[in-house]
Amino acid sequence: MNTSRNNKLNPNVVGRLSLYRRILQSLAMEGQAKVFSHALAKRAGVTASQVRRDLMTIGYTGSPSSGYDVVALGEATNLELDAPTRQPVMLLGVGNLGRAVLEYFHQAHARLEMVAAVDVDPEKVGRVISGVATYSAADLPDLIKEKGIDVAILTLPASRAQEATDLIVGAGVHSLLNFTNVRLRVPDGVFVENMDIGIALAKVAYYGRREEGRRGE
Amino acid sequence: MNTSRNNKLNPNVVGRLSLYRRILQSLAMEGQAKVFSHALAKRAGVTASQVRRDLMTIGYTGSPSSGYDVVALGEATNLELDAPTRQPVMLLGVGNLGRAVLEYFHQAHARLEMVAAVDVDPEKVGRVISGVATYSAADLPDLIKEKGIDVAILTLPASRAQEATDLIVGAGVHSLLNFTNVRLRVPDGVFVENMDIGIALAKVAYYGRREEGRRGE
DNA sequence: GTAACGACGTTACGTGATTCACAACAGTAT
DNA sequence: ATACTGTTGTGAATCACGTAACGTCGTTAC
Ligand SMILES: NC(=O)c1ccc[n+]([C@@H]2O[C@H](COP(=O)([O-])OP(=O)(O)OC[C@H]3O[C@@H](n4cnc5c(N)ncnc54)[C@H](O)[C@@H]3O)[C@@H](O)[C@H]2O)c1
Ligand SMILES: NC(=O)c1ccc[n+]([C@@H]2O[C@H](COP(=O)([O-])OP(=O)(O)OC[C@H]3O[C@@H](n4cnc5c(N)ncnc54)[C@H](O)[C@@H]3O)[C@@H](O)[C@H]2O)c1
Repeated sequence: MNTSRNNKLNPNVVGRLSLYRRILQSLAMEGQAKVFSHALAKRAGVTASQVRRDLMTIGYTGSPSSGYDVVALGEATNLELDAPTRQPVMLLGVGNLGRAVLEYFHQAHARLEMVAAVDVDPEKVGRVISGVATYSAADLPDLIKEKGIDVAILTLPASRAQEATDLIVGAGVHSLLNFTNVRLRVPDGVFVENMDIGIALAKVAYYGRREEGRRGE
Repeated sequence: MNTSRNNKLNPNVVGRLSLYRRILQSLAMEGQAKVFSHALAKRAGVTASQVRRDLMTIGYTGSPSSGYDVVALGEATNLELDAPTRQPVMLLGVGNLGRAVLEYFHQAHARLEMVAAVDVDPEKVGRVISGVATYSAADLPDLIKEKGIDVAILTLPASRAQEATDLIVGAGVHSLLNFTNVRLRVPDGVFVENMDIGIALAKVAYYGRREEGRRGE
């Protein structure tokens, strides 16, 4: 709900930088060596001003004649966004969504490393799912301390989300990606990013409505 | 990228109203008849002012003594958010994520009805997955017109997202929930909600970093 | 050689969203 | 009855964020 203790960038900027980085990787693949703020902006769906301003906040500087160096800027964003070391992550709730996310982690771009999945279902505990070992929820605090986990992904039933959060935050986790539809109560200094699919659906439903007095097209 | 033609509420407000509605449903389950803005705000993770302001925009009014009527306010938000009729939705790309979303639609809260899934994989086409018939991508324009689909969910590979978008937008879809990591180019009047899991991961990774000079706790 | 151009970095500005603050008011207690 | 409490509805103030604008400077054209 509130941004964390000592990171200077705000979440919107972090999000856009991550987006720029992804685009820069594509450009590098395409063999582009340089890029102008306008081109980057177009691909990212923002204004050129926004791009320049964001790059200013990380102190990267380009050239008025040739723009930004694709590789160098990519590395600059990596430096800003990525931890100097691997970051262990855990996932709670190996259901439909949890499995999809685990699968997605195979092509992990960031420096995040999925080190543990947790479930209460005895069918799942002990098995290796999508390359990740699954543990019992009872082992949570030990697991977190042992592996030094700071980040967790919540894909468990909404009814269990708050208690699980209390448990893992107590054990040291302080950054959460929350896929459940509850708003978690967390102490100051703990970062929560909500991916609320229900709300996203409400929005597309709302704007998908075709009113009777439809003008245009 | 831009809000649609004739809906008066803006996306943030729609999102919060949807959140309030969900909370009101919980409260109703718990047998609460009335609720104050503070209580609603606490559960939603916003300020009480924000709640009152949002309710003002939909014209619902409570009582200074007893607050808001849980049921009546719930119905007021339904009236504002829901289409008067069922809204047919389609999903493109029945992969890991697509299946999870289809499964999720079984407990569909909103007035959205999943009427078709689309894939290019011949293994999937023609089968019924999570209660939804799967069609070939070749049938897309017919499908959209025939079923009157205005809303689509994109869970197909990023490399195919733009072309698929062009196709379905051309056929009349004008509200998209985009799970891929590309920023779609769409004409004015088409609403796109991005659920970018990669960016969400970048954020939790960033704020999960524990800096060397860690103060507090 | 010099003028014109175009993109960058940065500051200033505008806009929209959120929060503040308070008058009005229903209920309650005395 | 009257004073008090606590909450609503809402105009005003604030805040955050994105956008525009502009000075600077390398490059290019002539
Ligand atoms: N599937 C989707 O597309 C989707 C969409 C929107 C929201 N969500 C939300 O994501 C969450 C998970 O959805 P799902 O479809 O994967 O549900 P699911 O029921 O398939 O999976 C939930 C998993 O969590 C496990 N679990 C239960 N209690 C647990 C605990 N205390 N600790 C650890 N694991 C526990 C269960 O055993 C199960 O494996 C839900 O909150 C749901 O509302 C899912
Ligand atoms: N799985 C996740 O947790 C996750 C996380 C972040 C982003 N994503 C994104 O979501 C998208 C889907 O992810 P996934 O893991 O489900 O991938 P997936 O490969 O499991 O599924 C993709 C599906 O789309 C189908 N498809 C391919 N081309 C198509 C077309 N033109 N029209 C219709 N369907 C087509 C494929 O046959 C396949 O079934 C990807 O863009 C991915 O980057 C997924």
